[in-house]
Amino acid sequence: MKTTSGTVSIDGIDKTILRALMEDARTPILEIARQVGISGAAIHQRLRKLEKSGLIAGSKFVINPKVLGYTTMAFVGIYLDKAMSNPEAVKQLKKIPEVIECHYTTGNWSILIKILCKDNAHLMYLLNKDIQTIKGVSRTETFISLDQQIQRQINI
Amino acid sequence: MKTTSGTVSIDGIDKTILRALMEDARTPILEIARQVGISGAAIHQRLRKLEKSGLIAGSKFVINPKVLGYTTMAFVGIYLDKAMSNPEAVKQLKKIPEVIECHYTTGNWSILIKILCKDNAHLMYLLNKDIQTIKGVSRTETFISLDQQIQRQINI
DNA sequence: ATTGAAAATGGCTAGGG
DNA sequence: CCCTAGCCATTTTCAAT
Repeated sequence: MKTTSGTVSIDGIDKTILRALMEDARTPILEIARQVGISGAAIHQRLRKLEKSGLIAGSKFVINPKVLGYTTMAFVGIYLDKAMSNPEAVKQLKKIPEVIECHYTTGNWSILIKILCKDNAHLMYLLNKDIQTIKGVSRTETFISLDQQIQRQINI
Repeated sequence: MKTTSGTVSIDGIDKTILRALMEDARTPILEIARQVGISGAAIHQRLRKLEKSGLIAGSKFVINPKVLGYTTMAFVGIYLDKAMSNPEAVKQLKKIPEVIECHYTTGNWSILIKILCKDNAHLMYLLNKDIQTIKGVSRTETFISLDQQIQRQINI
């Protein structure tokens, strides 16, 4: 059965390929081939098609930050002065490596960021010295993630 | 220069290896080897060491949800009744595939989730039919991400 | 789209410094 | 911790269907 979503249509074989590689980017093509019962060359062609379609954005090694001592994750809602442009604030936030996500959001804040730091002292330092000193930032609200209980990608 | 953070110490070569693979999990070992000027076997040994240390949590293909028609991302803060246990709520949230992150947070809410949906109608459906119907969920606050401006991993 | 097989490239291990 | 060398596995291409 083919499913058309957005602009790309993928069938069951494509889904099997994607699921395997979303789990482990280094799954051998030949292993997937055996699993779905077609040749490695066919899997390879399908992968090229999926890459060209833009569905596959890339592949990444996932690093465990805790092993490097980064044990504290937090979300920070940022209020911006009307005078402060969002792009200018984002430009400053990009300079802070601990900021791993930044969203332009509806609701109370102008910006919602996710930050990864070593401990609460580190978090406090980032808030006081790096974030609240950005021109246009009037106030912040911090939510510490005590535990991340779900982490996954879109369901294929 | 060696840097000790947490429990693992990695040097400049390790960093180069990690940076390459965090960018593209399928970067050939031999290419990295050429880049840093040591043999492929040495890179291979270092990779084994890094994997054993737990620093490398895995590798993943990254899917572009927009290509599948998933264009709306939102954060939802969830208030739980005192009677409702967090683990029970998380168990229910895991059943909703659109929920791609779930955090147990300090602050106003008990839980903060990130959800990925096709459009606002889909978002509304999830909120009304799937999330607010979970036993113990008293109220939610939704923040739509109009634009994700930063997405990266920890800086090595 | 899929195949099988060839050709190219890369991964892995052993032995040694 | 690094190297070379050899072997094995995987990726990639291609003509043919």
